[in-house]
Amino acid sequence: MKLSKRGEYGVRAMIDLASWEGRNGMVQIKDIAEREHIPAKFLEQILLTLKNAGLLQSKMGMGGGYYLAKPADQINLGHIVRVLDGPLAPIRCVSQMAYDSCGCPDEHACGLRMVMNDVRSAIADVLDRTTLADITKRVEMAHNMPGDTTRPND
Amino acid sequence: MKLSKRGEYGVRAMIDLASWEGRNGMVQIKDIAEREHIPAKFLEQILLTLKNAGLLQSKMGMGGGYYLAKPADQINLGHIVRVLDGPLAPIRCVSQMAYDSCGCPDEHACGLRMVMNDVRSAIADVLDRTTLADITKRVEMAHNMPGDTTRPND
DNA sequence: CAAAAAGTCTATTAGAAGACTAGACTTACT
DNA sequence: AGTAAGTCTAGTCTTCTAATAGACTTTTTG
Repeated sequence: MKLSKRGEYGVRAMIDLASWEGRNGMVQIKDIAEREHIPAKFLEQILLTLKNAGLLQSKMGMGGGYYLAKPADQINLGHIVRVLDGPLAPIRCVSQMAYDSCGCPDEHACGLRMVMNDVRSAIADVLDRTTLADITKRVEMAHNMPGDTTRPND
Repeated sequence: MKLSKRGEYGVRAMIDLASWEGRNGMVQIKDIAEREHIPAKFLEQILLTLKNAGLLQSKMGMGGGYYLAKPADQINLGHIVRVLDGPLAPIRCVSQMAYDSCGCPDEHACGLRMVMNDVRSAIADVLDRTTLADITKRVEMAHNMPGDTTRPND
């Protein structure tokens, strides 16, 4: 149930990009890499993937850089994570993106599949409902008022 | 966001074991392996791990086998998955089992962490609430009444 | 037009993790 | 004793991850 470094870096970078929305919005790879502590060459690949998926746009040459392809409130985390880490489903037989039979005799009566379908829905619910705009808003709120909004659970 | 084969096989095996609760309850590795299409030697390791975690008990020698250490309604999937696949948290900085700083300057105001904490809760909610007894019940119901209770989503 | 500053693209790699496989050993029943 | 179970340790093969390297293209600007 893990997010890869690719996924982690990608989301961090997108959040970073979103925080520059409005005031110019054009940001260079190496600046993101520095701020977010991400290896620049690795980030380069990630942003390119995100661009090819239609989530980012870019401009070459001096004064160029990356920027969000759509307003931050129209980009959700589910999309980003799927592009970088593949399907959200914990098991292929409950994935639409990449369905594959798990080989059990009767999928319709497979207990594992029922639960994993619930898990998939739970994950997608959170990730597909959360936009980059939601996140920047929450981060701002956390800066203004201390008091922990998140705590480790598992 | 994927369940490993270890995790998958382990949960399948536990559901299989749970379905024999009551009527004797003692089941051999090779029988589970056959029914669930799991490589027997691999399953052997998995069941041993589950035993050492206190979820299974076993008896050696003729007529021996494995059986649930507790009633099926007192074993939840979260426990099984954590034993076999580690923490449910998508990222270590929201895990209690295996917390580790992600190195961001201010965890309290980290956007990624906020969302991943929500995801962790969502997953744990499903998995910790679902017991083996719930699953065998659902499987029985699916056998009695056709009509798909699960469908691929992602 | 040349130089510099950006992104683009392809390939390679070291190491870790995942998914088994092998085989010797222990315990318990008949 | 013999056989049918589980126990334990180690090894292997493959795939994936997380990076790194380097050549190439586009755009701006002096």
